[in-house]
Order: sequence, then C-alpha cells, then structure tokens
Amino acid sequence: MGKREEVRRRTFAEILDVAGRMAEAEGWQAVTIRRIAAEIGYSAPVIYQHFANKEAVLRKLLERANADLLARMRSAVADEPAARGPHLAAAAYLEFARSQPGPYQLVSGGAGTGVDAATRRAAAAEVLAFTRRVVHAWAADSAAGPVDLDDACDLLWGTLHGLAGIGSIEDVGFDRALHLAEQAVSALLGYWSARPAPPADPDAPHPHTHSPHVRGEK
Amino acid sequence: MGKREEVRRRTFAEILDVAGRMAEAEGWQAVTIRRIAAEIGYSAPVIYQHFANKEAVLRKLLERANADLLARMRSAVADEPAARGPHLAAAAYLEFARSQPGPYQLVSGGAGTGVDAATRRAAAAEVLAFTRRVVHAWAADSAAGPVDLDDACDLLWGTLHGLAGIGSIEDVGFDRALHLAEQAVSALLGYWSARPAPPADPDAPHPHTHSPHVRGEK
DNA sequence: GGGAAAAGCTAACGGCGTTAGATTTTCTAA
DNA sequence: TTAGAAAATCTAACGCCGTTAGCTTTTCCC
Repeated sequence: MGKREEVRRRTFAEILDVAGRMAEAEGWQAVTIRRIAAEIGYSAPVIYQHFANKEAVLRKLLERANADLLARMRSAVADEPAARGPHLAAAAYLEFARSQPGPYQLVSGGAGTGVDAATRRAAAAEVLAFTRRVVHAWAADSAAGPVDLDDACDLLWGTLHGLAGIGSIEDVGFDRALHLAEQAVSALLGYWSARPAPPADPDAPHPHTHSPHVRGEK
Repeated sequence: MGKREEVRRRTFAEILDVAGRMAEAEGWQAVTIRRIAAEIGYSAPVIYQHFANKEAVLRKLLERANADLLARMRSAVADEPAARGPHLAAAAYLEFARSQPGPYQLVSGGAGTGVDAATRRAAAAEVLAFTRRVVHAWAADSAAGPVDLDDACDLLWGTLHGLAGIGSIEDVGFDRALHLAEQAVSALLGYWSARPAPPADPDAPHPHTHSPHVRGEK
C-alpha cells in the first residue's frame, strides 16, 4: 500500500464523514462542497479528485445509508420465526428512521437532499426486495392461500414509508409511529390471511404455529 | 379599485402562476426568483414587493395546493354514505397526487422544494383533521366499538402518504397505488371494526347499513 | 537525480437569493 | 394645474453556490 493511496483513502472517507456530520447538525441544505473542503483543510477543488460532483458525494452517502438500513432489517429478522418477520422488519425500519434521521432523509428523498429521484429509486429497490422476501416467508409459514403477495409487499413498504414520515413529525413521534406500525402490520396480515380461506373452518382461527426461520439472504 | 392595486394583484397572481408552471415543466429545483421575474417581464427585486422571500412564494403555492387537495377530498366524500368515506377520501388523495404532481410534492415535502418543515406540518394538519372527521363518521356509522380512533385516523393518513409516494414511482404507478389503497383501507377498517366486538354475534358479520352522510364541514 | 505524474492552490465563470440606492412613474392635494 | 409625496422599478452589488482552468509544488519511479 503506497502512502499516497493511503492518504487518498483517508481523505475520501473524511469527506463523507464530514458531510454526514454537517447534515446531522444543520440539515442537508447546509452541506456544501466549499464547507466540506474547509472542514477537512483543503481547498474546494480537491473534492473533485474524489467525487465527480456534489451529487456523487450524496449518492455515496445514500448507498451507505441504504446498506445500513437493510442490514438492520435483516438482523432484526434473522433467527426469528417467519411469522414475526413483518412486524420485526417494520420495527427495524422505523427504528432506523428515528435513530438516523439524516441518512433516512437521504433514503426517503426528503427535504431537498439533491439526490436524483432515479438513484433513490434504485437504492430503494433493495429494501423493497427484502421486504418481499420477508412477506413471502411469512406467507409460506402462515398458510395463507394463493393471494397476490406482491400487493401485500408493496403495501407494507408503502405503509412503512408513510409511518416513518409521520414519525418525524413532532406532534406524533416515533413511539406512536411504532405503535401504529404494529397495528398496521397486524391489520394487513390479518386481511391477507383471512381472505383466501372463507371462515368455514373454525379449527384454526389464529394460525400461530412456530416455524422455520427467515433466511438472511437467497 | 385603483388601477394601481389592480396591476399589483395581477402581478401577484402572475408570479404564482409562472412559478407553478415552471415547477410543472422542470421541477421545483428549477424555480428561481430571477427566472420568475424574467418570465413576467420584470427585474428580480420586483418579486420582493410581493413576497418577503422565495420561501414565501412557495408557501403561498403550498397553501393553495393544500386547499385544493382538501376541497377534492371533501367533495369526494360529500353526499356519500359515511361507510364509504374512508375509501373515497383515500381515492381522492391519490388522485390529487397523480393529477397534480407539482403541488403534491409541495404538500408532501418531496424533492427539495425548499419549504420549511414546520410550515408543511401546519398545512398538513388541515388534511389530517379532515381525515379524522371522515374516520369518525365511518365509525359512528359502522357500529365500531370504543376503539382508539386516533390510531385509525393517523394510520390512514400515513398509509395515504406512503402510497402516494409509491404511486409516483414509475415502476409502480398510480393505478396500482389506487388498487393498493383500496385494499389497505379495507384491511384497516376491517381490523378496527373486528376488534371491539368478539365474534360471538353471528347476526351482523358485515355491517353494511346505509346511513347518514358525511357533512362537508363542522 | 531527473523527469513524469499526481496533488494542491488561486482565480474565475455563471448562477443563486437578496439588499441598497438611484431613478422614473404615478397619484394626490393645494 | 402643478408641485411634491409615494410608489414602482431598475441597475449594481454582496456573498454565497457548484464547477472548471491553469499553474505550482510535491511525490514517486526509474
């Protein structure tokens, strides 16, 4: 490892670091190429040796945020019964939105972060895909019939997005959002598991079988 | 009416008009004081005779958008049975997000519109309040027990927010979002009306009584 | 040790929101 | 009708922004 590249790497990391801290402290609107450069003790053009433009900096941060969110959802669900998957994933999602407001704003495209919509969409695809996996695992476990699961997946995802938005409103708060999410997930899952089977079999009104775990990845 | 004030009023309206059109055509990021001024044939400082600053222009547009959204939800629900209120209000919300993407972005705070969060929050309060009224009317009608209706209201609102976000993603689309919203509302309403009354009374499994209308306003 | 390559800086461009100050237009009142 | 007040409007400028060009210095490699 040349000393040169070592410094490069450190500077690269520092740029992202400082940008993240500035966003946390003063909001994404206050994050500026010139200010980042000043903070790390360089002149502004140096940033362009590491990133093509400002959006590239934000994009990198968004990718990290997304990976972080995904990891949290994954680990929340790992080694837990598939039946609880949706609840746990939802809680992890909201917990991320609460504890990492800056990164979450990047992920959800809030508050003029300046990241292009297509980029956000692509990043969100991973989270959506994971949500799909969780719901499918739940369905396989809970003996839900041949419903349109894609509906359930997208709906869950949309609900999370909406509730996270609610959570960041002072008057509502994340505790309440978490409470609401729990009910929403119950309602949605109940709706889908109640649909395919007409209430003619009073044997299993509440399928609560313990069962296989959700795998982390494909 | 002095000719002076007449011109003032026209200019005021023109500023908002041009700003709205520019946003529709090129996105809110492209809306600029200087460009607005050029478009209406004035120099930039003239704008400041009508608005304190750029945010004030956006704020006015946001207020209008909010009033428009509210009016659409109201008229969607008017003269319809309260039982259908939540479904109709949800559809109207999504329809607004589809047909007026620019204004809706303002309302929902998307894509760096530059409007302060507190302002958006205050504006959204009206829509939330109306949502509450619709849900309460539904509850009064559908013999739902003494559930915590606030949960239902906020959840509905959050779901709409989330689904509208989904709708504006190309790969999903508003038709699908509408479809999802219908299911979500059914699921949530079903959840809340099924909760308080334990299934011991097989007389009314699906309370579908036609009944009083939702009033437009208090 | 010398020459290529990388890293860094200053200066500048065009654009932004916004303000100050001068100038023109319009209204009002004697 | 006309002088003076008030309103409208303009040009210039300030300090910021993202970004690029071009030059100087440092570093590495042969």
